[in-house]
Amino acid sequence: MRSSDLPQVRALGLFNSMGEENFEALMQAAYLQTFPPQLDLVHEGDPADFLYVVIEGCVELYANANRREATMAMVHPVSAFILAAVLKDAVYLMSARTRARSKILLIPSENVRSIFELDDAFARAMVLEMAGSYRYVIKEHKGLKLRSSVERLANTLLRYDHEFGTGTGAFELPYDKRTLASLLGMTPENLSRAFNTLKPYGVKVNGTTILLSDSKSLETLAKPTPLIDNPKT
Amino acid sequence: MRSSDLPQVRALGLFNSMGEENFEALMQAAYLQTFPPQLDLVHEGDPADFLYVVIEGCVELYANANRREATMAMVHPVSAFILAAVLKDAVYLMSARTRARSKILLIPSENVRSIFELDDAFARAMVLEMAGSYRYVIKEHKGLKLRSSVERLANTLLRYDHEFGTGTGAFELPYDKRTLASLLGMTPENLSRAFNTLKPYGVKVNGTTILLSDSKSLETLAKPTPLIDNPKT
DNA sequence: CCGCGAAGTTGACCTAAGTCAAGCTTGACG
DNA sequence: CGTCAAGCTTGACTTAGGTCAACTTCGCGG
Repeated sequence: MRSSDLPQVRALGLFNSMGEENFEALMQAAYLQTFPPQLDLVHEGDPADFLYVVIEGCVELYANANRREATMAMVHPVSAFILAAVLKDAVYLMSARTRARSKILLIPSENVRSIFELDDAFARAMVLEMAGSYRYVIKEHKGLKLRSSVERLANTLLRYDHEFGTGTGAFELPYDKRTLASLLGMTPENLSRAFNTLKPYGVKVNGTTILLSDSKSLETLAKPTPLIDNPKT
Repeated sequence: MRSSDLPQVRALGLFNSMGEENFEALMQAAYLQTFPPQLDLVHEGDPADFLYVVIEGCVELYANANRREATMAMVHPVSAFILAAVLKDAVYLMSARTRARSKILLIPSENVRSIFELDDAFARAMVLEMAGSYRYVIKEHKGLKLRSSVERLANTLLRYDHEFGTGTGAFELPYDKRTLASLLGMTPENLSRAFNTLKPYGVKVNGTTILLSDSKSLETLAKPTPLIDNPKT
């Protein structure tokens, strides 16, 4: 792999505490590849052959059943995905596809597992990474069970304003609306209507540009709580 | 704690590989208590002071928001819960209450974290435990996003037949119906109706006793998949 | 500058599931 | 034994959200 990408990977929580020689061994075994958009990387049910790290671009995790499809999460640089399947030497529970031209690091599962056995710091970093992922899904699950689709949208907009914008109320949606709809567990049509219901709360939509002109009132509707909406805790 | 309970705890995946002296240190710091049913053990938002291990009885994990409540999971002996919060030294994302008279082991978070730093085998066991919990929630989330309530019930019945029964089609529901309803993400009324829609598929309900007289036809409706329904993988 | 196709929107309609209220069943207790 | 309360079921109704089809918008290639 290109040496200019190494520091970014090394800086990841997962890799920044492990021994230098083990890190190098992992990287030796790894492949760095650039993929076009909309390319399927893994399919749910397949054995977990690689651990993936998104270096550039964007990856969608999704799942199918009953001829339906649901977006489960979007993965942004720089972070790893499907760690659990690799560790348990199990099949992937989710499929993954690129959503933009993406530079991706593939580390063979066997190497990940053998370094995991070898390097104690790496093993501990894994625990914290897994704990973070676990809490992320718990929060998603709570949102889906406890909130209406309008509430989910309202809270997501408030969060995106800080995550992808400047916190001032003006930002760009990071995904197209059908993806956002699936991520929020609703149809594109219903997302459209949900945006309309939020108009009286100061939500202005122009294509992919969002303007929250009255965050206060949007918050009274959304009732955000760190126990669902705070991505850090 | 009583020495007769020690072997069960030691036998847990989380604890069976760690060093003897570290295990003893953990147990020294721990409290073993018996709680009556319906007692709140932890409340979401509280700092994670203890790691809990259910030795006997049953514990419900649940969450509140918007004046709604949702059952997130049921914890049976012998297993630990809310590991992630303890490791990250964060607040609990879920509340927990006993659902039966329960014997529970409480290990102070600080002790868990210090032994985690000290004992490499314990750290590795944590990773696998976290990976298992992560995959459990992912499966729950997929079920909720991709299936109707009748399908969720049908698949749950098929699973319970193996998990709590003998796989022959006759078994007892492990929880009362309102709890089951909340776990499945529906109202008690709707659960009642869902049982009725399953009648033509050979599902007989008598109080808490279930009889699946035509598993084949129930399966054609449920369309179970290991990627959602297999608790092991 | 035109035309095409994909994404998004809107409206009409339908269906799954929630709500509310009334009954039923069961089991604990006097 | 009777009765009281909790859990469950049923029915009537409402509502959130899905579905289907038509229409609009917008970006892009010819």
